[in-house]
Amino acid sequence: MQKYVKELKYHKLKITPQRLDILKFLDNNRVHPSADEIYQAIKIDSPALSKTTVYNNIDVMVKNNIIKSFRFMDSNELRFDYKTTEHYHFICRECKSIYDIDISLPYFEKFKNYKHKVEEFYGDYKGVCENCLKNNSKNK
Amino acid sequence: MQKYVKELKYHKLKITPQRLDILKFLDNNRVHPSADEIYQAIKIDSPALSKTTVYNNIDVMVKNNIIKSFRFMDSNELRFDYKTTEHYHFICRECKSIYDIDISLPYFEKFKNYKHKVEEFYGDYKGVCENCLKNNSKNK
DNA sequence: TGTTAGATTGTAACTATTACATTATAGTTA
DNA sequence: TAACTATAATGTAATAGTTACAATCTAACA
Ligand SMILES: [Mn+2]
Ligand SMILES: [Mn+2]
Ligand SMILES: [Zn+2]
Ligand SMILES: [Zn+2]
Repeated sequence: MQKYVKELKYHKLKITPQRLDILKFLDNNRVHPSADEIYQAIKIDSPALSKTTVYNNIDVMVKNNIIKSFRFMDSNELRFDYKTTEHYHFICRECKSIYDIDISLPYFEKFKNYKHKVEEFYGDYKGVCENCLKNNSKNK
Repeated sequence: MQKYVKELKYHKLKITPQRLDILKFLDNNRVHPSADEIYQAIKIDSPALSKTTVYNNIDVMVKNNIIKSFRFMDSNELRFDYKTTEHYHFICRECKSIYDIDISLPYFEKFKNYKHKVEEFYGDYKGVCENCLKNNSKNK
């Protein structure tokens, strides 16, 4: 818990139980949950929690680079990640699980002398995950 | 116009004025418009158009691979593209223009023997476009 | 030309998110 | 420790984009 307090203090953000709950939940549940999933999970032990608080804190933490937000190509809801270092995502079209892809790709090298100045890259992959491949022969 | 009729016929879709309008608009305006932008533009000459029709037809055309849909990481609205061949997008953080990036990248080769079966890739780039670089020295 | 499956329309509902006003509290100060 | 104040939490209402639905219409075909 001290880890989260330290992180918030570093960014000059007030330490509130709600913020600690959100950080703890994201850290312990690396499934890239949506705002509502975070809200529903925390509400079990802290029924007074407001969804607005979840949104507010998610915003401020994303702005401070404590957590990361992203969105899948075919989904309309934002998802959140405790991990802020460069990585990509793989979503399984069968079970909808989201996996981290830590392979680094040479995205920017290609654009050294490109007409536009490329600063950021966002990418994600889709397919069938190893579990679904194992359980369902039709995906082979 | 015959081009669009042919395309719709090939997919066994009825030829309606609304469908032809949407296809023609997307073909002649390669700016990756949103559903509402398509609607607003066509409504000028065809005021009876319903937004539901735009959504319905966009859906059916995406499903038939006549047009492509995508979404930018920080936007909540879908955008549409007449071009369905593999390509990526670059969005300018200054003027918000969206450019096609036709450079092919070796995304899938990396995953030949990967634990998950990778089938699709989606990616987009962000930065400052050549026009904004020219017009604004602070971006250099 | 009549028939009908599928398309169009307008309205209402829905989902994710944001705005806003009120109340509460974390962190600071006396 | 008590008081103060800037910031945070809460609940409600508003918004944006999209989808559901029922009534009406029309493209395609016999
Ligand atoms: Mn991740
Ligand atoms: Mn494009
Ligand atoms: Zn799976
Ligand atoms: Zn620009």
